[in-house]
Amino acid sequence: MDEPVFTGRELDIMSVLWRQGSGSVTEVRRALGDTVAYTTVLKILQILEGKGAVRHEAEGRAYRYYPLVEPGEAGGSALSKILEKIFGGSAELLLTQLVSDQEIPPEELARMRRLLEDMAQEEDA
Amino acid sequence: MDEPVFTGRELDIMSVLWRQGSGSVTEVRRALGDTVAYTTVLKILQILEGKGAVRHEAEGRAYRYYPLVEPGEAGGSALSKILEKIFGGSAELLLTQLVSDQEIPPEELARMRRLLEDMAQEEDA
DNA sequence: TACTCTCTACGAAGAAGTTCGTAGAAGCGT
DNA sequence: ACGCTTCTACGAACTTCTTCGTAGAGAGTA
Repeated sequence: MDEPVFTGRELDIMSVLWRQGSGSVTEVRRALGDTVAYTTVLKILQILEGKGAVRHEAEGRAYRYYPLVEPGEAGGSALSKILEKIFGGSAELLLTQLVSDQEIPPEELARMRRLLEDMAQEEDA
Repeated sequence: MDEPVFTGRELDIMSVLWRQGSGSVTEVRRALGDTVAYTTVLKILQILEGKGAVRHEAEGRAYRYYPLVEPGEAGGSALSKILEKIFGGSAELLLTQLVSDQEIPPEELARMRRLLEDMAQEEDA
């Protein structure tokens, strides 16, 4: 899959698979709070399989679905769209929005800082 | 508008208005590369107006549209959706993806680092 | 006035995404 | 074998988004 692009529901379901590592239809459905019909979840999983975003293995009589696309791949295209369309290409503005909106724990903030430092390190290496 | 959420086309058009500050139908259409019909652009602008995302003023016989929603507002909801659904709530992972995908100029990187430093400063103030 | 141009308004067709009912296969217990 | 339950497959209704054609208002020109 070149540039994975997911619709709303597809993303809901990929999200579950990323969190849980894998899931049967019933498991995915439960993770969504049993708000959608069983067959709806199945259908979307089949669509995702058609897109090459997941695969399945038989488990007893049922199927277990596994993500084939990494969060990073999906995140990359989603982020770059937002970056372009909303923040006019400025990663700085995007980051500003991120840290001002979210309550980020100090530890994580520290790691993020280190990440950027390492980044700059490589630059002038 | 509480949580602005835009469809694909709506976002395209908001993006133009954010970049240009305002736009007539013709201007917006041109910015999109004249790929969609005039009336389509108009229609979406009317939909956006219905949502309270833009307003218009008469300019001669035509209308000039102005964004009412800030990029930050739209960016906030878009980002938090991605953050949750794709990166499992980890701003660190999101940032990792951002900086590894995009080619960020050293200067901007420096400013981003400073941003996080200031952030940490406030923490233990 | 009549013709043309440029604009908005509106409606409806078309496309894409979502939802679920129904059917049928397969296993299990009696 | 029969009925009950659990599963996938499929089709079709429904909703949402997108697209554009057509109509009509208003300004300018001859």
